[in-house]
Formats: sequence, structure tokens, C-alpha cells
Amino acid sequence: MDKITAIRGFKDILPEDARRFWEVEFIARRVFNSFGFREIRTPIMEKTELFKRSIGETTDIVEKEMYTFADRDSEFLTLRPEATASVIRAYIEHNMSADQQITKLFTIGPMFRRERPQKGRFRQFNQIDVELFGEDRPQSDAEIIFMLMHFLTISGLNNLELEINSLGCPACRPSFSQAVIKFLKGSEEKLCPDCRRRINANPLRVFDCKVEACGAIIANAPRILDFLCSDCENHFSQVQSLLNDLNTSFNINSRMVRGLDYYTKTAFEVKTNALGAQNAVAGGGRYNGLVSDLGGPEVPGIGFAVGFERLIACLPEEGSNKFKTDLFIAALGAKAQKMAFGLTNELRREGFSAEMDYADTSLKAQLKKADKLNSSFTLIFGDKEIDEKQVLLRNMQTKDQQTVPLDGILEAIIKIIKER
RNA sequence: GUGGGUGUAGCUCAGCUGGUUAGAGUGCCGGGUUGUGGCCCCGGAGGUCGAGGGUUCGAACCCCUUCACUCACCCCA
Repeated sequence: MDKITAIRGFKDILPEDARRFWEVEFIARRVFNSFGFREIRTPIMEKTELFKRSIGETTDIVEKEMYTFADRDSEFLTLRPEATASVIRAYIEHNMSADQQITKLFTIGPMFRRERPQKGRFRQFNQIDVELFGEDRPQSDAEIIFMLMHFLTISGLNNLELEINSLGCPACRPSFSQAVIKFLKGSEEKLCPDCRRRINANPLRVFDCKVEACGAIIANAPRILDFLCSDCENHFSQVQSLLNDLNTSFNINSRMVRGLDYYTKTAFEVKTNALGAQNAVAGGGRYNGLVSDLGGPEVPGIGFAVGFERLIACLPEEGSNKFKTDLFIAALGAKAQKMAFGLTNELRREGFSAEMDYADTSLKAQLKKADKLNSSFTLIFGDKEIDEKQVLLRNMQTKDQQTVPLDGILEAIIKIIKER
């Protein structure tokens, strides 16, 4: 019989990692709440149309990376490849813009993209996603970037590099795009095959090509920042100055483009050196036209996504965070076993972690098990102790052993555990 | 979708130019202590050598096919 394994690119999160996920989620909720963001949970599947309209028909994500299938009534559904579209859909659907001028939301959960897996890249992966609607002033850009950096820092990451750029808006980006295409066509022969393809498909992508020859050419390419309209330019310089006020250091990367079509004005990325080729731990930007594109009101928005697995991969290895057990009960003989079974579960009902060995093996084996479970105390008793109405309580660290009257044993144990 | 690397015990890995019962460390179970854990000593269990085919007297090792994992490209968190 063949073993059934997990789907390629889908990973089990084993207990040790699950705990780290839990810890980071806990920090995320606390930080985001203090900045006024509230959690929303949206379905992991949406109508395919939603992603086509938001992410862009010609992006790689939509063209070849989505898990899309026909439902039984032949409607096309897609496992979400990112969260922004779903959050905006919910924002529109529940008329949240009518509720308050500014809406701050975050969501945490799995995303799906059918890419070839590699370090830091999986087909199912988790993102922490934050969105802010209804505010276009540069303060909101700076605030959300500041919050992101703060969150990553107190999660335990260091050596982070924040890069920002402005991608312009529908008023100024087209002239830049044209200038880029013109420039690239001028030196088309010297570009790598990928970039030649990109000239037509997605010209801005040429900017982060890793081929050296392309890099040399691109160094002289037009820069988006020279093409910004006065509104975008003003916005961008204010974002910079506000970030400076918040002591948030950054680099301007005029060659940074973002993969999704909907970004306008501010775009940002956080990079780390601990991830191999997939070095972006978080990325985001402003998307002022997206809400209305999806059928909602004219509401500006800005947001970011953190790669959960990538974040955790950057965290320093921490050692002894072993699972702890308050009490192990070593029972010898049938009568003691029966009593231990009740005691173990009563203790659990009181909120303490308790374990025992149903196998009724040697005391040595049971103590070994207690040790393995990292228990603070072990209660030891057999027929002799039951007859004498006195049981033994062993402190596993100090090896001290005391006798405890069997009468009122539960309360006595709880008291001792609490005192520890 | 394209390219490179790797598949041997639960885990990490040895295994020489092909040679007969495939090893180590660690983990697991037991014993040394008839009722006392960690350290130490001793013993045991655990493998269709990723799968299928081929070459050969003989294959973990060579050849072909295939699958999986992994890294990188593409792209992205």
C-alpha cells in the first residue's frame, strides 16, 4: 500500500512550529489592536472573478498560479492567492464605508498559489494581512509602515531593511511606462531573453532582473521618481519626512515594483538576509483605485502582507521551550491505577496538566516517562501507600520526596503545584 | 513551466574501483537497581537502500524510466 503524503508545497505545521505561529499571531493581534485595527476573517475561497478583477488578468498569479475549479453548478471558484481582494469584497459587501470614514482591518490565514516550491515559498502559505481604507493622507502611509516595522521588530526579527518607492498614479504613471518601454526597446538586443519578453508583458519587471548585463542597462533607465506628478511627489516626500519623524529608517528604491497591478503611489517592501532568494518578508502599498474597481465607493486604501512562514524562518532558534507537565502520576498495581486514572482527570478538570501511564509498568519506566514529559512533580503510590493512606510526592528537579495524606490529596497537590 | 542537487533505520548521515549476514551516532524499548528519572554500562527492536525496469555470476553502488524532496530561475509574502 502506497503511503499517502501531503500535497506538494503544502506543509504540516508541527507542534514546535505551531507554538511559534501562535506566539506571533498573539503579538500581531496586540500590536494591530493598539493601532486601531480590528480582525476580520473572510472565506478562503471566492468567485474567480474577484481575483481577476483585483490582481489583474495578465499577472502571473491569475494566469498560472491560481487554484481554480468549477463548482458543481459550474461557477468558477478560486482558493484565494492573497487576502486584499477578499477583504475589500467584504468591506464593500457589508457597506463598511458608511459606518465610519476610516476602516482599519487585519486578517490572518492561509493563501494558495500553485508555484514551484522553494525556500520560503509554498503552495499553501500563511499571511498576516493589514488594510486601511478611507484615508489618503501621507500620515496613513507612514503609520502603517511604522506599525509593520514595529510588529516585525518585537516579533524578534532584526537586520531588516525597509525599502520604499512611489509608483505614481493614473495621472503620471503612463508617461513613465512609455518612457521605459521606449528606453528598453532602444537596447533590446543587450537584454536577457526574459527581459525582452517582459518589455511587452510587464515592462516594470525588468527593473528587478538579476542578470548583471540587464542591471547595467537599467542603471541608466528612466526613474519613476522623475515622472511623478506634483500630487504624487508631494505625497511621497511627506511620507518620507513622517517616517523620519518616527525614527523609521528606510531606503528609497526607485527600481522596486510590486507584482500586483493595483498599486498606486507608495509601495514598500521589507527584506531580510535570512531567507535565501525569497528575501521579502513583507510587502505592500497604496491602492487608491481598487475599491471602486471592485464595485465599491471611491475610497482610497493602503495595506501590506507579511509572509508568516518567512517571518518564522527568520526568527532565531530558541532552545528549551519544552512542553511542561505539572504532575505525573506513577501508579503501581491495579488498585492504584484505578485511583490514578480518576485523579489525573480531576486534576486536568481543575486546569492543571497531568499525565499517567496506563500500561502499569515498572516504577523506573514510569519515572522515565515523567522525565520525558518534563513534569514538575511525580505522585508515586501502590498498594502499600493506599493501605497506609499516605502517598509519595516527588519533586523532579530537587529529587525531594514528601508523604502526603491520601485524604484530600487533590487539594494538597494543587496547593503544592501553585506554590512552586 | 525550466535547470541543478539529493533520496540508505523515527531523525542526522557513513557505506572504498560492484562482492555475499547494509553500518554509526541519536532516538525508542528493556536490563544493570525484585518500588525511584536525567549520567554511565549492557542488550534489543527497527531497513522491500524512494519506486519500476535493465546490465552482471553478483547491484545501495553502473544504465534507463519514474516519483518525491530540495535549491535556483520565472514570480512573489
